[in-house]
Amino acid sequence: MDRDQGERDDEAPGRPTLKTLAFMTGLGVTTVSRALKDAPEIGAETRRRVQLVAKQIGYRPNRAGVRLRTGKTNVISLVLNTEREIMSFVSDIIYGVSEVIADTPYHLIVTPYSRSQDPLDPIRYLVETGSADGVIISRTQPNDPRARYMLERGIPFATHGRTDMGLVHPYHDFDNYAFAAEAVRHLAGMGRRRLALVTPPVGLTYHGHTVNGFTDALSEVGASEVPFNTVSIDHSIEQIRMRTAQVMRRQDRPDGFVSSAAAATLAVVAGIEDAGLKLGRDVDVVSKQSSELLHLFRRELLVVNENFRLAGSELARSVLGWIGGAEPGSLQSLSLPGEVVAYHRPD
Amino acid sequence: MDRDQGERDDEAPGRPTLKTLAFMTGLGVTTVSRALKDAPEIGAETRRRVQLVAKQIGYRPNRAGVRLRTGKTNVISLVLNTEREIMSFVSDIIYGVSEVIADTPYHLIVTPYSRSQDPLDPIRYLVETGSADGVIISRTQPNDPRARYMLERGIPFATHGRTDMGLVHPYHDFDNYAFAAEAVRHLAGMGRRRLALVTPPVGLTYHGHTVNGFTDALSEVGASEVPFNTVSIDHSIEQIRMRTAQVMRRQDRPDGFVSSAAAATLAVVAGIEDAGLKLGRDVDVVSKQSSELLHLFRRELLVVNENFRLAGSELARSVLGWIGGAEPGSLQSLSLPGEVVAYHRPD
DNA sequence: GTGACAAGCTGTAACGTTTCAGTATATTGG
DNA sequence: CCAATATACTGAAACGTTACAGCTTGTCAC
Repeated sequence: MDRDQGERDDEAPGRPTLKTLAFMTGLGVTTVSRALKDAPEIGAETRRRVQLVAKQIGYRPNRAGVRLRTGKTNVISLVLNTEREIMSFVSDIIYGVSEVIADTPYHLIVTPYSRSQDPLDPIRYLVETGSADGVIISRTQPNDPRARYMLERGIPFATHGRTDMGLVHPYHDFDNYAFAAEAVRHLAGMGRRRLALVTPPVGLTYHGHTVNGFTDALSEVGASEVPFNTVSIDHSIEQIRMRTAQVMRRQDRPDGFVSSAAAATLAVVAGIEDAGLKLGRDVDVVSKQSSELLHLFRRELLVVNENFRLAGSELARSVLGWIGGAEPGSLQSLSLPGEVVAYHRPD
Repeated sequence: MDRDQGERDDEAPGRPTLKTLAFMTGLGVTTVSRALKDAPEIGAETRRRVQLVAKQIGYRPNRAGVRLRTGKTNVISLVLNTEREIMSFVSDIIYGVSEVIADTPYHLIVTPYSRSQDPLDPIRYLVETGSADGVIISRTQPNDPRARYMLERGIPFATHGRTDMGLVHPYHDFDNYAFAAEAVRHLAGMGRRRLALVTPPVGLTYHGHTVNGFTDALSEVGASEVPFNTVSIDHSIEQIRMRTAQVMRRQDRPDGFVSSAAAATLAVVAGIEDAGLKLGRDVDVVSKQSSELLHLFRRELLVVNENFRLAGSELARSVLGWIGGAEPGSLQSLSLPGEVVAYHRPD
């Protein structure tokens, strides 16, 4: 009827809003809002018209407006430990997540926490302030307080690594049991019989998986374990190196290593060489890596690749799926390790 | 959505708002709002009282409310190339930024763009949608359209690396001229006289700096350059490796390399060894690195450290400073390279 | 006693969005 | 012709915050 609000409408040079669209189309803001989301009670022609104009003038909904009204933030938070995260993990997982949310309205915020803090702190902050619609966490524990907390509050999340609490939630994990077992079998196949394991950080779920795969395969192939559990991949390069050198100077030294991370592997190799031994002759090492660098380091190294970018994508897909109403139980994935790969000289 | 409980006037079990505080203190929301920001027209006692209650019940301003009303997002965006960024750069710079914004209301969002896109795209998006109060960009060019664009729109930003457009803006940079020059001097001091440079990506500002430092020092010490400009650190490991092997098989091969990135250095060393030559005997390599790994790789490597975490902190400080009203010209910093460091065996 | 003024507080409006509760018109059935 | 119903649209209110323009008091000069 009286759409003639008249000339008093601001010739806003700023960003177009629903009001702008309403003015341009001669409709009410409500109609415009509904037309843009394909509501059925808007006429087909009107709908097309509004959407056309919106596209033409490059309308983008104001995030603050939506967020204030609906509580939806359109934000996914990636929670990271500032000291202990594997370097390539950070980079790759961010890109993996980015890939997936690229054509969605979602933004990715990085929420860091430091060694000194309770890992629950950043989660509490996110939940209490309602800063994200979904959360991705790493360094998952069998009984993870963060997962429990978010499950209680009903906030969608996905974990990198599994929990073991009898609770169901989305996750993505690399099959570290299979990795460790395969590594042992490979070493055994090369005649190695006394194996040491450079474990993941104690307390994380995949520590257990890795250890189990390792020991199960050991007994399967009839090899034995050389205890090496005073360090993990969380320890410093220097600590791992020293400990390796130490164990390699004993006469009951290992003739094979399985290492859960590339950086630790560098330290192990350095330690081996500190003890005057030679990789490939006195000892073999199978290592996980997330970028193709270990073969450049020492061509004798045996590697298994873990794709963190894929992990990021899967985790993002899971969280978005949960936000979108899918069953958490259907948003779990496990990535199987490839073969142990040895170096082939390009020629 | 479902309506919550009917009796929701001020007994709201949800997050406290200004209204909650107003009710609890018996004041108006305006007064509460002003009291929380230490406005002078609020009585000292009232101010203290309000702040006490706010702290007690854990009041946190609603970001969407603030953002809608004021346009302030309290967001810093870090814009990254998903394909070409150095891996440790991503991880370290994020942590550096995080450190600085940890006790501010700011959140960090990561805005990625891919190879195929115009680098200006993500910037345009951020500016047009008003998604951030400040932006950090890397891979800076002498004449950088992104910096120009943001300068025109008056949006605070900082660049990792300098521009050369006669325009003033905050930046943080590593002195790559000094690095390259020092590397050349060091190699010359070891008797190396035919040097090759593994350059930064052509087109980026620090490519020029590095090349200049390299050539200036060459003539200073009277050494000569072996052209190696068909690859840069942006090229794949395989490409750099092949090209290195190629050049090392010629009889006028270099006896020294200066490398601008650790990953490229791995490739160079592999190429050297492909050609049947030995690092430290036939050729020496000085490389930049951002994490302490190269010495583990080959102890003969000579390294100069670049601290990306520091860069992240500086960049964050700069952007926040500009947002806070400081002079852009006062927010520039240059990080000087340390000495070239050779490996010392721990014993 | 009056007017001026400051101190301290308050209500209203607005930011852009979605939801609720309509309204106006056309269509149908009887 | 009337009522019932469906279709297509609309204004007002609300989310939480801040800015603006007020409103009370009390004090002080004269």
